[in-house]
Amino acid sequence: MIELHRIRTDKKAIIDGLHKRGLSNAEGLIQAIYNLDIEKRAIQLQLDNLSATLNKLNQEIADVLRKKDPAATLEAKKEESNQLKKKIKQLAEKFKAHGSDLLAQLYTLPNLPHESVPAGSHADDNVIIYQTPRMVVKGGSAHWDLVKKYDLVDFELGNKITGAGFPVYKGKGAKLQRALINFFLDQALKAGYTEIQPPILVNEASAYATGQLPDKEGQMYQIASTPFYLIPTAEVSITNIYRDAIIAESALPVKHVGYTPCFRREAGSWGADVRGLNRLHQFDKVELVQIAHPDYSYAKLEEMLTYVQGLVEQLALPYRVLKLCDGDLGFCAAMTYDIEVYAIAQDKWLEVSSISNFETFQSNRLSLRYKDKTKKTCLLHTLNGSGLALPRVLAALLELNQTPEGIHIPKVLQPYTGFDIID
RNA sequence: GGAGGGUUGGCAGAGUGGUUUAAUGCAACGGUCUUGAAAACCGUGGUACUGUUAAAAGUACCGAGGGUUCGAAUCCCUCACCCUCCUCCA
Repeated sequence: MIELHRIRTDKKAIIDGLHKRGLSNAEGLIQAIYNLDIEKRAIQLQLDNLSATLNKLNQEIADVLRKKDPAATLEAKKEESNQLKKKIKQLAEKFKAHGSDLLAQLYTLPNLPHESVPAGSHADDNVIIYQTPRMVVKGGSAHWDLVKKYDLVDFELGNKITGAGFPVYKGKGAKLQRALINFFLDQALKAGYTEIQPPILVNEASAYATGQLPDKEGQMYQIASTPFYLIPTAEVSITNIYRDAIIAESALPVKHVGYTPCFRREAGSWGADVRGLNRLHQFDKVELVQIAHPDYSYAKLEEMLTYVQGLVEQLALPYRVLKLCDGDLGFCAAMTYDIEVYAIAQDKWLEVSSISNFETFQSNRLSLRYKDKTKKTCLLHTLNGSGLALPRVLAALLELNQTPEGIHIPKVLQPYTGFDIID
């Protein structure tokens, strides 16, 4: 959520930032919030003054009673208090309405892009900042054929048990995926991340705090019996550990890694992109979360990017790094790098990681702060990145490493799989 | 699922209708003393909002939301969470 004081003090910069993201009506939206804020403060001033008067009046009543004065003035004061209370109640309702209105409007605004984010309105405008030098030549069977041939993933079974997009991993397919999870977790531990196993259902407050609500309500699965949501990413649960928290500066940066299943309705997705493991309703992901001091959060973003590149390189997958343009940024992000691996048989780039700095966008909703040297409480920066999303890595690995004899397992995974070939 | 007890500042813990602007203790921070430290003593106290050049000052917050009352941490209702016992269970 954009900080209100920035709208008060630097309206133009906010409007410009939103324009970059393609919000053509930014000016109207911001002006409405600006006006609402002024009105709200005027109401608060009145309200506070009336409350102060009421408090004094009640004290006077107490004094009258204590002195056991003839209570001639008592009823009059009570009546006055009642009148005042009526006024306060009306005003308080107006104040509350303004507050929730203001919040609702602020909630709908996406984050502002960092100044270094490339201009653009479509995914085509994203900038490729790195690509594996020696490009493999496309060819071979697509992974959806390979998993059938070697009985690694069964989509039909998933259809039967749940529905489309909920595959069943079997035998060496299941073992390979588990090997990847453990490999990713171990690598993260080595890089100084602390492992978390969070709940995969979250309440409404959590979903608001990290920005899934109200923006992506339709993309999450809801529980019918309870107002809970299945997490679309571990980021939601892990970041919410720090909701309503003040962290000591000495404890920064906070670095967490967590493995969870992720659930996405993917409403509106269709076509060839959803084939096989490319896009699922349930998938596994190892997620990295960092909470960093504002002064060096961008250094942490680069650190995370380098770290995730290291993972893909150890798996010997061809990949590229994109810096997302203004128009393709996620709702909460100020800057995002995507890492895409090349699926050789499909001849497609598959996004396996998205690494973002949210700056204060989430911490403002979370109320996640630290105390600076002058003891002032300030918002922290939150970051996250996938490290990595499992099914697409699996798909790319299978397609890349297929041979007539079988599918070879990358060296770094063999200690985890216990086998070096799927045949 | 059933019954009972609870939720107060960083922590512990008093407080059952009006000097509670929440006692007291611990921890913390600042100071005095000291060569330095400890101890002792003195002082400061959270969060958010409004307000101001800066202050001052004001308002709200005792799990959340509502209600009763001139006045609620305190009484009533709803909900969440925690503890104990019973039941069930990986």
